Amino acid sequence: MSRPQPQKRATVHDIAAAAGVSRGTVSRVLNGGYVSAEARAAIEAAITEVGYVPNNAARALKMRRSQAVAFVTLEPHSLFLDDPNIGSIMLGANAALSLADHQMVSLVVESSRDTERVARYLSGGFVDGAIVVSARTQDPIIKVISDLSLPAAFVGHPPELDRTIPFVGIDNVGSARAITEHLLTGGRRRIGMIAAALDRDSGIDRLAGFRAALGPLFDEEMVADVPHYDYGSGVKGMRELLERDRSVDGVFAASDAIAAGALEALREAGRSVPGDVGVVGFDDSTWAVRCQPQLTTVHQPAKEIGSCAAQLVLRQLRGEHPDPGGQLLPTPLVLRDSA
Amino acid sequence: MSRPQPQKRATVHDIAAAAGVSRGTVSRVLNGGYVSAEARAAIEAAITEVGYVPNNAARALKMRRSQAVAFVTLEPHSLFLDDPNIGSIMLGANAALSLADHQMVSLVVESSRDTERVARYLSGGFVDGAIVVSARTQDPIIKVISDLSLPAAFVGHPPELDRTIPFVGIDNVGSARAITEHLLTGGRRRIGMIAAALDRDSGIDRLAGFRAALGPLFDEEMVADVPHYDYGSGVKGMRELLERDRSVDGVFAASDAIAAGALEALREAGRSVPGDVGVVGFDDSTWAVRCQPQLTTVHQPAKEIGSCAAQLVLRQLRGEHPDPGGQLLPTPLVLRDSA
DNA sequence: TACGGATGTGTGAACGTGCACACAGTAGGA
DNA sequence: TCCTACTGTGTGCACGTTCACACATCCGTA
Repeated sequence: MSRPQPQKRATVHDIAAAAGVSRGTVSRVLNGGYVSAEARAAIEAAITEVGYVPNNAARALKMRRSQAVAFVTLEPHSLFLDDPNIGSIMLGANAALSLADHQMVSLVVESSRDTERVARYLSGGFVDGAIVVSARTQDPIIKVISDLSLPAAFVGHPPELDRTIPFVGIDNVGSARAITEHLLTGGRRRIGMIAAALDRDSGIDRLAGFRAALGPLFDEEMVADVPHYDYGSGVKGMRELLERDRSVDGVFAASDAIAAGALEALREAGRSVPGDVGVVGFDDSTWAVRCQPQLTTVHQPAKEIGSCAAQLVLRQLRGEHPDPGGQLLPTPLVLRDSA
Repeated sequence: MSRPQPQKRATVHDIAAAAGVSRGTVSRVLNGGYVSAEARAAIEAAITEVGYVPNNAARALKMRRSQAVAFVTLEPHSLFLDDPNIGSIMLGANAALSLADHQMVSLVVESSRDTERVARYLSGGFVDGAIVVSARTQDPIIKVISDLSLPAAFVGHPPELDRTIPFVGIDNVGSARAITEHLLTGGRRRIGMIAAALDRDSGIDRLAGFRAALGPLFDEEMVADVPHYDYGSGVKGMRELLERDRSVDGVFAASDAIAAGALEALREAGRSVPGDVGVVGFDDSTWAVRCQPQLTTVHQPAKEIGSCAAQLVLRQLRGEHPDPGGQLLPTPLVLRDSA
């Protein structure tokens, strides 16, 4: 079976022939240079006439530049379907890249088959750089990027193995600490946490911040450990906390979805919020405002995270070396009704 | 300021030199052909030694094939942040393309600036085809794809202007009719609808199905028209229905999120579900199972939609001409507790 | 011996682009 | 008059790959 030939498209040669000039002159019209007014007019007419569109593949080959940056999502299953922020991060990155006239291409790595193919894609000259979003810190693709020394930026914690790649994220420890302190200043004394995803840095750090805020008041018993950042986990986690200590008067949920689940469990148990129990969440996602009462939570600047990561890549493409330390964006507390 | 040269990477020439053979032989090892065992061994050793990665841009230029397919999301703002299915559709498409060893690259069109850049990208040889997901049926990018005669497939309704491009979707009219009939067989007689997004085909069709199911029972007054498929719209829409007729005993919500909002409004009004009022949704998203009671709804086979769209593109890449009529995937009713 | 097929290898051209270079004409100043 | 600077144009090459073709060797058979 012979593959169908994609239809022949006009090239600079065709334009040159149509306008009665040479390829070089056409190139100068497209890319700037000395061209006479007549030649320019003839060429521009020819371009629209033959419907010319430049061939990116050829340009990328010659220029070693594709004007494209990959947005690589590792473990999309958990990220795309659970994480309320991933969409906003993408849009933020796209907006920033768009302003710099770069194309964002989003790649998804789900299987080992994907890993290999994406690695090939990244190394093949189709993209000039990469933004990597990963749920966990270790992934084979990260080594590939590191080996290729492809200009890159991480969203979230960078992998231990390559500290030379810059990253952008939020201060999970500090934010968790701040929101827990809000519960304390509200007079809560028996405070529990529904901690999720303790196999990820975000989960670990939020727990660490909680512990730091409570200091001597911290009680291991008052931490319910659930696997995911989702609603169901919140219901289960809150029931567990109530079972362990019915005098609980404050709860820090590791995400808004969890907080929403906690509200449901508290309603079941006949507790009022914020009267009997103060509840705070994390993310400032759409969950926060659709709950009854609306959630006091930590705002994640998702759009800014995306655009910041894009800037980190663009800066490297301009030849600058960003300090590898990474960048933590501010996470303002959003005070609503739940605590 | 001079642009930094991306570091020089090994090419087939380097491998040939290292292995003491010619470029042609290297190419044959990579792409198949008669090669002696010694030559093959030497070349494979050389490949790993110099860390060769093939240059996709050069390959795409020569082969006129990039082995990549674009996943274009028009109006990502509403889709990414509102639509619970878009992530699953993407993953479904990615899985199908992955099996055919094609790379899915997701592009996002948000501004007019994006439109132009993505059009260039699509026409530049970086992708062999495109899957287009659009909230609305009209968009400038569609004309571009049509003009380029790029192998493509639409998710949802195809634009009127080009019926030659195949599409995949669900039968919104039939599904809405079926779920409304479920309310009728449950004995409900005063049935309202919270209709959303009446500027899109999906919204229009769901309303049409509702009307068809009710027949003479249909009452214009019992349709609350809300702008979006979201929770807040559901709350508002349900309040409106209750105000118009307190005897309402059944509600078809145009999405699960809306249904969730409706449940909240009914709780406010002291109505029990499904006792006083039966509520059904649409999508079978995560909303459906996190509601109290869990929603009876229409299952959208999002993953299958994605993989089906991918197949439509892949088939064209193989030179087949899929019937342009389009494909509607089955949408089973999921019976839970809300009606 | 001569021939044809199967197996193995090297060479040249082409994909479409951008850039370095060569070249030509004009104008102005030493 | 010659040299330089500026504007404008054409040609050749390179980017890294694949493929068609030419050539070379070996074996079995007419």
